[in-house]
Amino acid sequence: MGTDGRDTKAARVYEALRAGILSGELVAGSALDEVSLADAHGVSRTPVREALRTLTSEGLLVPGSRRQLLVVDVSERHRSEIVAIRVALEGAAAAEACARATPDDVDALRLLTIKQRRSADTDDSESFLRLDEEFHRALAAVAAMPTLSRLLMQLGAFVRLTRLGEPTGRRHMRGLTREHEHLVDLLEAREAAGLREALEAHISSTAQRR
Amino acid sequence: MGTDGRDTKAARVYEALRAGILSGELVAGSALDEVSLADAHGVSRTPVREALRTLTSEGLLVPGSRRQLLVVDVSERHRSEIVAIRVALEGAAAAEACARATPDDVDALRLLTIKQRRSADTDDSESFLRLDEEFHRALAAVAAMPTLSRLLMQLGAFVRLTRLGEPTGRRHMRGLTREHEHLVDLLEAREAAGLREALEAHISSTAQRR
DNA sequence: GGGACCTCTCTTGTATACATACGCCGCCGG
DNA sequence: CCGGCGGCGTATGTATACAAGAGAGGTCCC
Repeated sequence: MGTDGRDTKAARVYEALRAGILSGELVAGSALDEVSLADAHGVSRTPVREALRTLTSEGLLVPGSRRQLLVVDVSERHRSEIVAIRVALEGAAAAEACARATPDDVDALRLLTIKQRRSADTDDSESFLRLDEEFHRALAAVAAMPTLSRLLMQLGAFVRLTRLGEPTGRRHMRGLTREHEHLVDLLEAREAAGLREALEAHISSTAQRR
Repeated sequence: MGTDGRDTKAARVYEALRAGILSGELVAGSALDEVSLADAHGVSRTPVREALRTLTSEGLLVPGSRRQLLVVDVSERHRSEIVAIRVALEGAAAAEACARATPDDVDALRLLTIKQRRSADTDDSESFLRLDEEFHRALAAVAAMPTLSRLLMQLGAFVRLTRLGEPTGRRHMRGLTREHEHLVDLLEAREAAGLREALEAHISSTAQRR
């Protein structure tokens, strides 16, 4: 999502701000203004403006009163909402994916679980998290529903936010990996109903284990 | 969605372009460039740029090769994808709405069906369509899931696109109204499963009846 | 004659200057 | 003492000028 794939100042500012928000470096609720950001990043207001607009359309910034842009604050209620949306969207994608999965798709997903297992074994929680997100993206991609994937991409930032306090122990990572492996098995067997169910349980439980 | 609620040139250009795309006036697949649009609307490139970025992030414009922005082309496959997403998202919202609906919510929805019936009776297909969209928005709003509503808003443009060739006869409009009334009944009775099912059938069938 | 390179142009990216609108603060009047 | 009103400051909205990159077409060399 965001600013296509082009390497531009607007894209860099966007990435920087996004990373700042997701890491919690930019505290929720604080206001951003164009000039200080432009100054801070050593660019003019124009690319900053663009980055701010993009982040706003993704919901990471929310227009406040007093004509300000505030860093979004995810409440507990918001968290469960994100989970519900993921369940709905990824569930729909999974059902379609069952009908369309090729052996190559299955292999690609298997490869990801293997990498995940390695990350879990080496206790590399950062790369594990990245692989986890990639797995879900890849699974949705199998459905070949570009608009749905686009929505999930947008949601990705929120998912990351909801996972900030999640445990990252080896045990936990291995558990998640096992669940992913199971999901791939179900996909390969084309058990649409079972896959959907397992996926929904997987996503929901992720939100619980904190 | 789009450009907040402010009255600005960027917002006007955005609305104009959006309307053009949704009405089919801007043919799918054609490329837009900033200068001609700026010239056509009598503004500078800056607001045009902003409008284009917003439309792109909503998916109404897609980046093509040769660094162009093309008006989105909704294929048949894309149509069914939109329906599937609506089913997933609105279904999830409906389930939650059942748990949260207040008498006021129900009344507001009833009022909309009444207005719809009038539009159907007077054969005013344009206001009927608007009310239909508003009904679905309102139903989702009952769930009080702002992010989900935001996604549905974004999807709204595509929904409109998929409905371009839909029949608008009095019979058809009355049928849809009846279905809406039934949905409200189920919501009031808090029959979550039934509501979800009926809603999914309603949305799916809408796409069929063309 | 064909292919590669070079240049030219057209478009988008960026900077900056100007306009405007909105909120805030202080003053005045009730 | 409170409430409204007006000026001021600061933010965003807009215009425009400049830069840079990518594609197209022509030309030159092999």
